[in-house]
Amino acid sequence: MGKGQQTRQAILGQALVLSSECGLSGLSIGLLAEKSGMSKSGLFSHFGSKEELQLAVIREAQDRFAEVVVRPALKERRGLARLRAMVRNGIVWTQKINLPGGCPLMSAALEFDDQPGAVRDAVESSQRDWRRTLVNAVRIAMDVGELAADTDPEQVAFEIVGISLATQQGQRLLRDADAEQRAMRAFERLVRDYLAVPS
Amino acid sequence: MGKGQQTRQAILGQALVLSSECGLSGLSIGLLAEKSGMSKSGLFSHFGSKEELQLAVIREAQDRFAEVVVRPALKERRGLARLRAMVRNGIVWTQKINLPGGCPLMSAALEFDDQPGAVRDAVESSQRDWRRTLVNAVRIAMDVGELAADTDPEQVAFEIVGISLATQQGQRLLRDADAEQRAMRAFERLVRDYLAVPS
DNA sequence: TAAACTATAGCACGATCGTTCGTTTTGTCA
DNA sequence: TGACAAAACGAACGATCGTGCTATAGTTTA
Repeated sequence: MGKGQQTRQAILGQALVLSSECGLSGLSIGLLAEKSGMSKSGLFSHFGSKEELQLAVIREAQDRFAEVVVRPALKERRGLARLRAMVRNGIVWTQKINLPGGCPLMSAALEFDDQPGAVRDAVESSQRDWRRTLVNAVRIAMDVGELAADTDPEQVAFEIVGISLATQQGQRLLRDADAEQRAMRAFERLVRDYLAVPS
Repeated sequence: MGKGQQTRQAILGQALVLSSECGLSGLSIGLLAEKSGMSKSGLFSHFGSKEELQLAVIREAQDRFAEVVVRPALKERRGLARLRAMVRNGIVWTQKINLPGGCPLMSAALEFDDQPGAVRDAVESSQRDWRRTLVNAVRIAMDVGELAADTDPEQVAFEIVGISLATQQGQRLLRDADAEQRAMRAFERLVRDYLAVPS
């Protein structure tokens, strides 16, 4: 990795931290340059525009999400165990990689849903990816006979996303120490409803 | 209502629209003045600071929420019917009062969870109010014997908040026409789990 | 080591931000 | 109608925003 790529990665690390606290639109180039210990223009030349920077931040967040949430879960047994690992990883992943302000993609989803453009498109597709991943995991759990055959995978994914959002709000806004526990309880109740009846 | 209060209300109406689209921190005084058809300084003198404006917007949103979501639900029969009305009203209320960008309090909850200050405090307390209202409604449903006696009201409120958040994301970011339907299905599944067993 | 290239810094730009101040218009009431 | 208060305006402030341009320092390659 050349010098350019190296500092670019360092910048993106800082950018993730900052955007987790201030949001993707609150992320300013001046402040990011200061935190990164370089000049505004020096930093700017790595991206060419603020929009390009935001897109890079989204890609970086997606990459780390895949690395920290999805990949470890794939090591779990196919079925409910894997789905459960995804949910749990999805709830704690920002703590694990030290993002002090929670998941930037979650905030961005609310920030940009009314701002047409490339950033919105990227945020949308990242959310679709995540829901699709969840749907696949649910389908596998159906295939292995752990979830009922008439389970609606999209519905399950929808509710899991809801649990994650409520958890983030509980943890960060309400400082509720029980939020994570509530989340897992909600998840267990959810899958219990769709458990396959043993024949 | 004097002239001052009158224009102040008009400004707050516009501010609600704008902040539903751009967020509470993206709400700028210059743009708001333009949309309201008055000068920046004229508008500014109604509030004295941007923070004061943001607080006023939050109060206004809370008032309308109570008026459009909570109050109509109180006309429903005590119990599940009332709780269901709250959930449904909470999902459609921004359409009903023509907020094109969804619920400003929901976005603000994600925006300000890491920004200490009066605004954060107000957002937090508005969320606590809403959860408390839900908890009360659940307790009533327990009292009238429609929900089981060992129901955890806070858990139910937590999950309802999750459903609402997932619905907003589905509707606005993913443009999913089925989001509202999914929400009600999730809610019905939720209460079915806690149904009191008829003795 | 010299040349070629890349990365960073410095400076300035126009725009917009929140905010202040003094003035002018508007509304209210004796 | 005239006096007084309330409301709105216009201009300007310093700060910061994103974005260019040009020069210099640093790194890589011949």
